[in-house]
Amino acid sequence: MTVKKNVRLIDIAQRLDLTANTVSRALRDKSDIGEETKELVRKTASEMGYIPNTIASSLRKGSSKTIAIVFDNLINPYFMIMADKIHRKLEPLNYATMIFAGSNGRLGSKQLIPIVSRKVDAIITFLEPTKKTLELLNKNDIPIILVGRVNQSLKVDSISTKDYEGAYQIGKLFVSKGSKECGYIGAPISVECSQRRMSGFKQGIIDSGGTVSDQNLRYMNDELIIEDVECLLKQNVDSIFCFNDMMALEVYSLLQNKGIKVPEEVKVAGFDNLRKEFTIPINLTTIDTDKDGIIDLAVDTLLTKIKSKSELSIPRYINFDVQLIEGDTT
Amino acid sequence: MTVKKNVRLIDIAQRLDLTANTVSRALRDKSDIGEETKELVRKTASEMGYIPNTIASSLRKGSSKTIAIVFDNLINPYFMIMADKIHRKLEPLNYATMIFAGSNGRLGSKQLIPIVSRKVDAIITFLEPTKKTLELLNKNDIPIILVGRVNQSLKVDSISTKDYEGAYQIGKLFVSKGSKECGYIGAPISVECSQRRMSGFKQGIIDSGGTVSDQNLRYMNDELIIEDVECLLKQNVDSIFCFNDMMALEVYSLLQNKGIKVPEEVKVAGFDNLRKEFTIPINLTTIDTDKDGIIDLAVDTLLTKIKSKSELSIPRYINFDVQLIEGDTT
DNA sequence: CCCATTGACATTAACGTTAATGTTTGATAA
DNA sequence: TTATCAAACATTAACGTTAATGTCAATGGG
Repeated sequence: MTVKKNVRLIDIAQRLDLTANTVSRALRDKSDIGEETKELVRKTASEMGYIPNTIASSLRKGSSKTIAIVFDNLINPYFMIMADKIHRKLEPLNYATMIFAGSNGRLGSKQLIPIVSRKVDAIITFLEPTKKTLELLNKNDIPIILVGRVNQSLKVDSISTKDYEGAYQIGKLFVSKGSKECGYIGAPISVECSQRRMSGFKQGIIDSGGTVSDQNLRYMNDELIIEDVECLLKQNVDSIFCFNDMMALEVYSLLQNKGIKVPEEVKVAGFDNLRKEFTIPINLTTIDTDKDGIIDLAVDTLLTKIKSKSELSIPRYINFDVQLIEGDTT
Repeated sequence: MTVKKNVRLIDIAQRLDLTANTVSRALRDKSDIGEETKELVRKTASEMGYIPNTIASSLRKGSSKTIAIVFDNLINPYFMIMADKIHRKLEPLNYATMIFAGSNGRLGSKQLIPIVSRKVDAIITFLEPTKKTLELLNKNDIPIILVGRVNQSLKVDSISTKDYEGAYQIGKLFVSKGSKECGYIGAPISVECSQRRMSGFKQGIIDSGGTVSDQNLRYMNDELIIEDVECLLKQNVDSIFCFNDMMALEVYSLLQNKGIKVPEEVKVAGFDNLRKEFTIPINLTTIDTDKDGIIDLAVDTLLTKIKSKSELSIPRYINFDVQLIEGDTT
């Protein structure tokens, strides 16, 4: 059994009667190393099974080639899809992806410590950062981008979708399909984009001549969606728009269990169009969001920021266009 | 604006007229530091906003407080659930979680490079490692554990479920519910646990007096599950057991679209009981696997291995008990 | 009263890599 | 010919932390 000792630059250097620095520069294809030397170094490194020590490199360079993703719950197809897209985009660029959890819907400064201490190059978050978090990140020169939760009061680059417009279309659709009384089940009241969807939905209904009473616009609490559904049914609601597809699926499932026919008796719609990336056994009416476009822009923005550090710019808030997808539930 | 400069141990030390080493030891509550000094250091560190540099610490200590998870596709509720459980367990222990992708169902030595070079403390993989991978990990003293894909020919600790027994129960159930001709849609032929499930399923049917012809035991290719379903239907199959719940959901969905009634005309069953952790709008008949138990054991095993490095032991292959969950699809 | 002990801190070096700077050799231009 | 320059490598130090070792004064025992 060979001795378990990692091959280092200096081991290659000694074998070739060079210095560690020369080997390092040769492997990184720097211009002041001779072509034959480079070739020889590459060959020897490969033979000796050299694997670079990213930790040492990170310490010296101050960049870890790592990106942090922060969400509140991994068990959520939306986050999963986004994480997958992020990972796929970063891997070929030799960036590793770390996952972190927020706490009660926020990225607080406390959860930030393990992230900052690991010197990640950037952060993609699906949770609103607190002010303290942003200060800390600014102090540590770590770029961040917020995806899906635009909040103009936060001084942070954000990318999301046209929540209002998408929800507006659902509202119009419900009415055009004959819905007399519409209902909405949203995310907790603190989630701004849920508010926007609610407003758009309401306006869409009104503009189409439909009705929706404010008591039928609900915020989910404690994940007890069944209570919301039953409450809406008591109000004789005949269409339910949900904050996202997963909630819509739950609602659909609950209605099925009650023997209520969808869409004949109650129409259901969601938001996100998970079906594009994910197996969903129901052809839900939903709003397609350009997830690829969002992630592409998010990652590209971060990469740009990583390169040109310290240049704090005015935060940009970008909203991607959405598209109505009519399924079998309306 | 304050100068953007991270606070280091030496900054705290200078402020208190101590050395960096003393500060380091004080913060880590070592015994050779006076109690008042410790208190003072902690207070000062907090005031100055000190955040430890894990990179530097990792380089010195040779351990990065990071675990790598490797799967082939993030967009899969099973992996997602497992990743979530792993993350939840590791976070309180100050371990970070990195995600990596394999390639065509394997963890090859090529995909290993970014993992090894980042000096992760251990690896949890859902993909079979190649021999070369195992050699490389052994050389680099990185413990690994394989979850869900036990393969006795691989010299690697593995944790999985009693595939044969679970599938056996499904076979028995199908026959007892009146199925005359059973079918199976498995994972690609290279996946050993799919083979085990097939065997158990077959035996369960036979032992119950049912029939299953070998042409109705299929391996999925290229994700074209619809072809498998249609092929089985042509053979007048009246029950379909799928490798996992997601495939079962797809099959269910396809049957629905064809107007075939489940379970009256065709019964469907899966494996994993995703419904325990994940919103699924269908109450699928499935096999519950003790995911919590599996992850608990996997992580605990790894943590033990991290502490007692270099002690290569005989690989252990553990299979957790399973439990039949009867849903509405049988 | 002297030596051994110990508590509390300091000093030094090392982890592996890389940026900044230095050195040597040979070729080129004046 | 000689100063100039560039190519190709070497030397040095630094990134921030921590293990190993060293120092020193106060304490206790005989």
